[in-house]
Amino acid sequence: MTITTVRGVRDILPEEMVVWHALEQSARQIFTAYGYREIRTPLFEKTELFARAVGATSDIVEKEMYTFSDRGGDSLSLRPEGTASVVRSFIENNLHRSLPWAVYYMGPMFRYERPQKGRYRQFHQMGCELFGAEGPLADAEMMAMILRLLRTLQIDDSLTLEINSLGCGTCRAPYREGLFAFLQARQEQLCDNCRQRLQRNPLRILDCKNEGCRAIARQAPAMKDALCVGCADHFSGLQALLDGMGLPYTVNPLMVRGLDYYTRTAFEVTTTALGAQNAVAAGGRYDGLVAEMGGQAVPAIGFAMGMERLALLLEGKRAGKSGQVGNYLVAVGDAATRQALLLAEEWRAAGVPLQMDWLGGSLKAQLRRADRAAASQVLILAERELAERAVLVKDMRDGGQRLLPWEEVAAVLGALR
RNA sequence: GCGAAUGUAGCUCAGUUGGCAGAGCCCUGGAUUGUGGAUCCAGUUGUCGUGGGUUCGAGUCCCAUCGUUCGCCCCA
Repeated sequence: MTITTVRGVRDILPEEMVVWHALEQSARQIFTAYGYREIRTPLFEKTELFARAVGATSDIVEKEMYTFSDRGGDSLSLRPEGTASVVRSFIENNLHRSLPWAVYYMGPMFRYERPQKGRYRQFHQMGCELFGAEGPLADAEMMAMILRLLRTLQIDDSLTLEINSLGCGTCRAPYREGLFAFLQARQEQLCDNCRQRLQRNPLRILDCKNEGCRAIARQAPAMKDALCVGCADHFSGLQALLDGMGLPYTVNPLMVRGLDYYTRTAFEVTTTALGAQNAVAAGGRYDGLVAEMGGQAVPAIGFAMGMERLALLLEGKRAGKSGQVGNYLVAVGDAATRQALLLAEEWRAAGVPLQMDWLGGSLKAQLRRADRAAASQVLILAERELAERAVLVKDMRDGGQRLLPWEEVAAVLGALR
């Protein structure tokens, strides 16, 4: 029996990396341009970190984490998301003394979920976290940055930006109680799922997809009417800034995020092109989390994007040429092959990018491989060229060729670099 | 965790009421003994996902199991 991958994980083969590189390069460039610097945190942490940051009763922590004991007996977990680790790092390194602090990350995350298109057990996210900025300026600019990235990648059609305010510690608790009372009175009309949610997290009933629940949700008291003055100002301030920038968005009063730590602004970029896995980017403000985790009270905001989903959107757009080599060296015969290895090293040292044909064989076979590797020029070294201390340079586009003495190769082809 | 579809060559797929396992693409060689792509010719492609069962006989029918996909749930 051959060994295969674990369920829900997969290889990203070289052909697909073209898309991933485009994704990563655009993101790095744009995040950097906005003032974010990269951070890399460990792929696993103490389980308690995620339990406290993400929320012990959240689905992620309750049933989706890869948790194990190490040999010392500590309970560790593979990271299911990126924010918890960044917050831990912020506190651990006393970075409240260097505010504002803005970082981006990209890398694998792990959740034990039923795999589907655009949803894997090891998946990749990239995201940003900004610490120290309290006003709606940070929120608006972050959304603009996300939309700029999506526009740069040319996948901004079929996407919508939705925003909502979830309130803060002072106004959410009373709202939650009022909502609970309202929903409890209509328990009979809720779906099975929502009846269970009622006790654990009544807010989540607001974005249930069931028609009956949606009807009730529309009549339920709205968070926006329950916001305290500070939260209401923040939310209207954000909308004014978005309007001012001309960014298209819709307010979705029923949007609730799955993670417990969000306060005030929550936002989501969704697509209609990926079926059930419609969230492409999502984030929000988490003004209380740093203090909750034992740090100074520092406001913060962040988001994450699902890279597999972005890659799926990109694949549909691009032809996807796999990497191309510039120069391809072909040698025929033992003596020529030995000489070719020496010359190739010499020319590379002089700055000529050069791939050798690794398999050898007939000139015909090697040229065929050069063509498949998308080489633009082939350097041919066989008996005749060996005798003349030259290579035959063949242009693979127009088929033209010329003889080039060895000592001129670096000067002529190195100029490309 | 629940519901449904699906699994045949490296890839995309066909395979009739149960009767010799197929096509296209790809790959290799030749037509062209030092020249890729286009064309033509020839050739290699297989534990039919896996394990049981029914049958003279199973890719086809039945059961189980694993993977994938779609929906629910959840989320990026």
